[in-house]
Amino acid sequence: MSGGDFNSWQSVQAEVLRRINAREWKPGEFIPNEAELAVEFNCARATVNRALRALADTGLIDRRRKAGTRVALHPVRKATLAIPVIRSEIEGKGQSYRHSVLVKERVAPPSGVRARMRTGPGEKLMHLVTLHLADGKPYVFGDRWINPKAVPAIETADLDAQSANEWLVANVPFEGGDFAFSAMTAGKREAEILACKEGEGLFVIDRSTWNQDHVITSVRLTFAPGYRMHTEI
Amino acid sequence: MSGGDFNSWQSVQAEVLRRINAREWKPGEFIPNEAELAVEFNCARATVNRALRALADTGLIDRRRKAGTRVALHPVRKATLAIPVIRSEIEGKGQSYRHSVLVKERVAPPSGVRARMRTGPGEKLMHLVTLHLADGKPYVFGDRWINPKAVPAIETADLDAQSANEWLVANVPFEGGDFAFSAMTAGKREAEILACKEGEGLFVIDRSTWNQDHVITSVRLTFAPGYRMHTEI
DNA sequence: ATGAATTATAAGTATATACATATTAACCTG
DNA sequence: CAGGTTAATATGTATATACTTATAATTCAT
Repeated sequence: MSGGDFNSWQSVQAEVLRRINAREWKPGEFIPNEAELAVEFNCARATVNRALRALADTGLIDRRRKAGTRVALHPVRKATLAIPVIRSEIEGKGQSYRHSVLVKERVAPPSGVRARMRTGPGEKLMHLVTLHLADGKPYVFGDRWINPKAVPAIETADLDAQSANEWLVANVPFEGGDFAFSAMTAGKREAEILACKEGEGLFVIDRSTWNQDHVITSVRLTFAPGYRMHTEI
Repeated sequence: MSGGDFNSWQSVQAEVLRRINAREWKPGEFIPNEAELAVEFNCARATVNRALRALADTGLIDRRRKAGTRVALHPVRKATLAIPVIRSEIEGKGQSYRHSVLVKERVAPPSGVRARMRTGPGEKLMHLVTLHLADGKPYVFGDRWINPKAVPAIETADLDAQSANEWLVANVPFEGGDFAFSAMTAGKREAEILACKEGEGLFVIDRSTWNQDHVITSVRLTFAPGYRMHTEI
C-alpha cells in the first residue's frame, strides 16, 4: 500500500486532492490521520500536516483535534480577493489617474453613519466625498467618514495632494475591517457625479476599518457602470 | 535588545505587526532576516518563518529568497470571501428554501457563452435557468451553461430534486474557477423573474469552473435587490 | 440513567538540524 | 568593460522528536 515517496508537501497535497476528486475519500468521510499518512507517503508527519493545513485553509477538508480530518461535506469555496487601491488599479490598466475632492466638511453624521462609526450623538466627524477619474472619466466616487479622534493628524493632512484612502493607508495602521459588496440604483446624485444615467445599476463597496480603540473610517465606494471585480481560485 | 521570549508563532507575528504599525519598520524597508529575528525573539527560525509566512499571505510583507523580507510598500489588502451556496445561505438565515427550474434545454449557446466555455461552434450545451426562493420570495436566479462532455451524467440527473449547483458540487470535482462581481440594471426579464421593478440595480456574480480538460460550467447569478455579500479581515 | 471526572487521541506547535533553491553580489576572463 | 561563472546568502522546506491542547470516548460516582 506504500504508494511511493512523497517528499514535498505539495506532492502530498496533490495526492490528497486526487483522492478526494477521485472519490476514494468521499465527502463527509474521515481520512487517515497524519501519522498514518506519513507512514504511507513515506514522509514526516510535519510534511503531511503542512499539506493538510493548506487544504483546510481552502475549505476542502475540515480538521478538528482528536476527532480527525474529514472531507468537507459542503465544500465552501473561499476566494481571496485583493481589495483594490483605486489609483493602482487605474494605473495598472495603463490609464491616467486623477482625483478631486467634491466635499470636505466637519459635521455631525446622520444616524446610520453614527452607528457604524460608534460615535456619540452630536460628535462631529470629517466627511469627504472624492471622485476618482480614469483618463479623465469618472471611475468611482467615495463617500467617506473619518473619526478625528482615531486620526488627529487628518485635520492637517493635504487631501488634495493625496487621496484620503492613500493617506490613511500610508499613515494609519488598522487591525481589522469589514466589507460588503452590493448593487444600487443610480439616483440623481450618483448619475450627476459619475456622469451616467439615472436608474443604472452601480456596484458598491462598503468598508469600515478599525483599530482596537476606534472605528477609524467608513467609506462607500460607488463605481461607474461596467465595473467588475475579479478573482480566481 | 533581547525583547523577551516569543515562544509561539502567533506572538512573533503579533510583535512583527506591532513594529510595522508603530513604523519601527517602515513601508519598503527590509526587516532583519529570519535567523536574526530568531535570536532576538529567542525562538527557532522555523517559528519566525511560520509567522512571517502568514503575514506574507495577507500581503503585508513581501519576501524573496536571498533578497530578504520587506514591509510591503502598498499593502494590498486581501480578504477571503466565502462563495455562497445558495441553499445554505438561505437556510442559515432561518428562511425556507425552494427552487424551481424555469428553463432546461440542450442548445448551441450564444457566442459569448461559447467563448467562456471553450466549445466548438454548433456544439450543444445544457442550459438551465433556475430560480431560488427564500420564504417563497425570489432571492436569486442562476443562468447556467453546462458542458455535457465534461459532465456526461448531467443528462440523467434529476435537477428538480436537487439544484444544478448542488448536484455539481456533490458530483463533479473541479480544479479552478474564476469569479467576477458586478452590478447590472434590471431589464424586463430580470424584473419578471425576481419580481422587482425594471431599472433596479442588481448584484451579479459570474462564475466559471473547470478541471484540467474542460470548462465544466459557467453561471451568472443575479440577485434580488438588497442583496449584500459580506466579509471581514 | 445522568452527569462529572478521567483518559486516550489527533491535530497543533516548537525545536535543532540539514539541505534545497532562488537570487544577488562578487569575481574572473577575454 | 561586458559577459559569463562562481560564491554567498536568505528564504523555503524536510525530518525526528517532543511536548501541548482540544475534545471525543470512556469510566466512574451519584
